[in-house]
Amino acid sequence: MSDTRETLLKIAGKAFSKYGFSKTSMDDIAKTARKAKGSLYYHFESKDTLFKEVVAAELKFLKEELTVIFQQENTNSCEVLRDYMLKRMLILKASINYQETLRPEFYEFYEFLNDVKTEMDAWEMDQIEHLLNKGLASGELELPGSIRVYAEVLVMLLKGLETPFFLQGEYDRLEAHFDNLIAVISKGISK
Amino acid sequence: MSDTRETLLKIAGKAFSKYGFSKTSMDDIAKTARKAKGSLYYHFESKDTLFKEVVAAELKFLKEELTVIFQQENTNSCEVLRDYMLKRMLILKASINYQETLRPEFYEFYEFLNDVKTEMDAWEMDQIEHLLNKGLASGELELPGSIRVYAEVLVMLLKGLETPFFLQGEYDRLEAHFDNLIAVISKGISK
DNA sequence: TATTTGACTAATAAACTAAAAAAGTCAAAA
DNA sequence: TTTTGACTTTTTTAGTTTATTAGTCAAATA
Repeated sequence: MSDTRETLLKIAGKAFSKYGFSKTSMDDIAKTARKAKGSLYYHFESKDTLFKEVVAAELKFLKEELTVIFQQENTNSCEVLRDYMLKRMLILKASINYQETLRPEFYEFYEFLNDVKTEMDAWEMDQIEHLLNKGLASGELELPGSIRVYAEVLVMLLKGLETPFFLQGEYDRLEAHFDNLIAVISKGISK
Repeated sequence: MSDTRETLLKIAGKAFSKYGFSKTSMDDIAKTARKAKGSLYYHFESKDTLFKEVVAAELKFLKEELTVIFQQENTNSCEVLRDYMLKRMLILKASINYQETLRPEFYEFYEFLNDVKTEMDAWEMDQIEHLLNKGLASGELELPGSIRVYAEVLVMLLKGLETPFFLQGEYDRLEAHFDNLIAVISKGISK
């Protein structure tokens, strides 16, 4: 990936997170990057795909950070799960453009984001499924029924908290209690 | 409460749920009720408050149904919690006007709904808090930290699922996993 | 060849206007 | 006490113009 493209992506990300998707014009981005607008279109197909890539980059960063967590060895599954949940919330807290996609107006108008989100969900579920299986194998966990479904449920739970945490600004108030919530879930899946 | 008022409320509720708030005119409602528009204004202050009362009625019904659940005696807390969560989602699935208030345009323009919602939230949290305390007292449950916060988080979680369930039409797909979510939570809070 | 440019067109949004529809009022009537 | 419908006021809608923005492309540059 070219350096310019990388730069444009960063500048676009900053602009979008500052002014929001619709209030950010391609001209704004080009001007900030000291490039002509045509260059933007040389590197990116459209404003939509540019935004999509910005969000994808935020999720890629999230993925990288979470990968580190999931790769912890000699750590029991519940601790990994705890670290995962905390890290996930912490990073999404800073992922302003991802947060904008949580707004209901994005459901209606920008379904082009669905595949990015769907892929992330699938990845998370895979990771969690693997983690749960490890926990089962080591005898640490006990889960009746489909492991996949538990992975799905956990992702569903975290996504369910995204709106109140990020859009309704309850993050700071509830952060302190998040540990307790995680404790409940840990216990819920433990032997 | 007068009979007419009651009738108007019902007719308004049907009209709003069929055409949505903005596409339903007071004339429509009056005509369906075979009354003059002035009568509507005799019974209701404004279109806004009429809609508010319609939503309030849906939430009142929800409250009544949930009260039955919470009043179950000789039933352990986890079962009550399970019944509560399922019933809540089932009733809201049919509460079309409440669902409309989840749309973003309602956040911006009709904050007059906040007190109705806030009151419902507080009521739910009180009920859950009470339920959890009962479970603690009977030795059935075990929860470190603030009980109130658990109640808050549960309500928050359920509210967080409202958008995907109702606005994104994921209800049918996610319904199947809802039981598992409840199972994890139940076990997580049990002794 | 890969990238950049900026004038260009096409599409969208914003700013107005007039007309229509809807909200809300009220004196008289039931 | 409740209802009525003509009435006034406010808000939407539809149509038009203007301005902004998205997106294109032939030519220039490195």
